[in-house]
Amino acid sequence: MAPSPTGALHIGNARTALYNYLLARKTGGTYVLRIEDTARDRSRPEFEKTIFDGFHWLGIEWDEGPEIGGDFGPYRQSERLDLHRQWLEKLTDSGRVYRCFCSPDELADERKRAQAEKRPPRYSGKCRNLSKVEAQRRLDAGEEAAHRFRVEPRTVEYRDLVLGDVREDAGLWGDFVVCRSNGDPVYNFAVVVDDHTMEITDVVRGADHISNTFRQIVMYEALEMAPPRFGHLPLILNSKKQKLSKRDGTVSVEEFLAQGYLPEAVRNFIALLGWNPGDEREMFGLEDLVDEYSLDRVSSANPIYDIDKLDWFNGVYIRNMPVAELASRARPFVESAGLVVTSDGADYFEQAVALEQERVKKLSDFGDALAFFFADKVEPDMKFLVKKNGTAGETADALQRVLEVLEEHGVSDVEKSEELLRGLAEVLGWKAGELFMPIRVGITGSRATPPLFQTMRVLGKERVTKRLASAIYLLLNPESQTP
RNA sequence: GGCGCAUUCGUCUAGUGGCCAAGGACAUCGCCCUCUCAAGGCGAAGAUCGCGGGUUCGAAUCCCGCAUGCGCCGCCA
Repeated sequence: MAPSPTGALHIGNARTALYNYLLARKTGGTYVLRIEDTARDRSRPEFEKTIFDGFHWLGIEWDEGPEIGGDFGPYRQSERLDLHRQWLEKLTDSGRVYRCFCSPDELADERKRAQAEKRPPRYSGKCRNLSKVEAQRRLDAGEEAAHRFRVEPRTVEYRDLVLGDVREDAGLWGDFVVCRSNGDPVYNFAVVVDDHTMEITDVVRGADHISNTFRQIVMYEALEMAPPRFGHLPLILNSKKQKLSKRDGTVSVEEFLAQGYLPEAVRNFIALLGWNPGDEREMFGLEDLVDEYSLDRVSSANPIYDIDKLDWFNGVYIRNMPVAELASRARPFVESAGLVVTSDGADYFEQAVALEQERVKKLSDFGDALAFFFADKVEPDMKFLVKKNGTAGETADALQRVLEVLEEHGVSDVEKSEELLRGLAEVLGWKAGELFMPIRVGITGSRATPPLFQTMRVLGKERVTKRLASAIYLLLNPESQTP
């Protein structure tokens, strides 16, 4: 895997990394991470960290690479320049590479003109036939020159691990730059040298690299190297069928983490984006994926990224998680929502989490879901506090009787509470729900909550009775709420 | 403009010539359960398999053309 540290780790890179990882584990191979940082102007060390963190979060670990080393280092492309130059020399000696004195401006103009005239924008070959003597003379005169690879017309073909047999006509390319005039190798050339010298056997990357691959194959041959196997994964698209970008909502691993997605859910989701096991199973842990994964079951069409399915996966993983673990994972989200969880309130917190567990899709949902458990007081909406088709006065009377019952019997026995209050509803001649809703709204401020009596038990007698009392007061003095 | 790759329900997909008048999952809708919300159960709707030609007794599956989408065509990666 060879990411560029030029931005956040987005879902496409993550998927590529995961597929690489799975392939390596499945085949008993070595998973190598190399940082592709030859774009000096865009590469930033801080992005490296973001990317590493993202991989670690997803459980994607590498056998060789930055942070851990290995026998084929260094693992940053920018630290391998000597090697690149060494192999460049070989190309120069064999005449496959020549110096090109065309300035970037000149080339840009040429390209623009070609585009305008609807011609393929390719290098004219202006410097192609400059003699070595002439080239040296200009170099000595202080002119800058890039190295260009001399392309001979032919058909290049290879068997792609995902796409099958593919081919391209090299006669259409034009000579391409392998080394900038400042001496830095260009990515496409550096990759060839690095993959070879690092003994890479399998390269799996995004489909946007397909045309690079053809050029790389030609370079491998010119350098008398055996190319690795290549596989290209179709690009993930947004709902408008365009290449996914930052503006398409939650697309980076950082954001997934921040929004309360679980790494196991994200992993499961992206694993199934373009791959399937051949049967109808959908839930896959990392180990299962390693067992089942194969590149030839990767689809060759572009998948569209749809977050609904990820939400569903996330909910499933949340529901299946032991409460204690869920509570500790949810905690940072609850705290950042401004709720204070004291250490002696850990048990209370866990019980509250347990009640919301099957109602929550993301860890960040706990902020809202748990708010009423931690609020000093709740602010019921009069509209829902009053009994349906009833009056504030009669609701207040009813809640007063509820309060008396609970004062006497407490709230710790869920079944007992239910039995008593159902009895009360009957005495009042109300349907159970007609009584329960005002209670619910009164003690939680919400119409959607976990089952009422379990909620009361967790809240405890003190909170419940206090909130009921204020609800009654509110019913009798509706003007008191008007802010 | 050239070249490459792709095209099955809204989305992810199963499907490799007869088992497909196309199966599963998410989303949607309905019913059940039920003190609300979820979860769960059951069910519905949803794809003339991009279009047009061929090959074949038979095609979503093979071939050709077209259309559309995506990618690449940088001294970016």
